[in-house]
Amino acid sequence: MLGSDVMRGYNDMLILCLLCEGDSYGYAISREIERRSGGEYPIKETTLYSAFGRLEKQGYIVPYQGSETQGRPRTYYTITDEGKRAYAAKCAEWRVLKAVVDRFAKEETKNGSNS
Amino acid sequence: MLGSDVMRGYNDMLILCLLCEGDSYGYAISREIERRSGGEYPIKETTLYSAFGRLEKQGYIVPYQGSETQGRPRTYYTITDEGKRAYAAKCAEWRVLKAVVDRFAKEETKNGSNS
DNA sequence: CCTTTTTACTTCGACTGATGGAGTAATCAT
DNA sequence: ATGATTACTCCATCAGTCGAAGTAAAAAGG
Repeated sequence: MLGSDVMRGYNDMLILCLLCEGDSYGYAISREIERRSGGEYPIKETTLYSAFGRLEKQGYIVPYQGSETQGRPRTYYTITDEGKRAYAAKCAEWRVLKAVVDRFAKEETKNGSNS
Repeated sequence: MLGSDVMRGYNDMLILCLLCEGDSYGYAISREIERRSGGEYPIKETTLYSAFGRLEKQGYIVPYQGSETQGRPRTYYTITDEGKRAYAAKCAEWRVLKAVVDRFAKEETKNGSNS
């Protein structure tokens, strides 16, 4: 299970990623993040909705009211071109981060190698 | 250049990693992190020293006064067994994080593929 | 029809860790 | 003696996450 400190800085990327695949709304995104992370990262609702506010303020996503529903009306979000660029930048930064942190991570201990 | 949000949660791991390789002190660790990250992550002094306080409080490292110096006396740190375990746990978490975030990251755009 | 469940989102106050800025302290080079 | 470099400390602030609680609308069930 992933702690929030390590995911911090990537919540925005996860959301933008899913919105690149099509418009969606909070509850569905929350479920999809949990599903796609294999249950390793059940994003908190407050984290998610505060991220929406941030992304909207930055012009990365735009909200609209959905009509169909199975409960309270949904607020859907569309990713903007600027949002797509921000997503690509985040992905590039992620590649750099992986390379850097890997230099400080030891290899996984393998069973059967010795001892 | 890596932002602090993405490194947050890994500062402790970087420090523990370097201390696994031998005792060291703030200034040297700071330089080594910058060097080993290829300049991508120049850790801030305040970030570093506040991390030392955290790690010490958690029993992961213990300080002692060094004798040799080329300036103000150094505070060296030794990693404890508990610190080594914490480092191993952090590395394991890092592997999980990589797998999870990769599921939300698009591939690097390759030149020459088409258009 | 009234209650409960599920869907869906909001608000609030607290906490952690990173930050900029300033300051302190000791040694070394000039 | 003066300044540069090494080495660390303190403080106030900020962003992002979190727990807890609450609101709102539609569906499900008796």
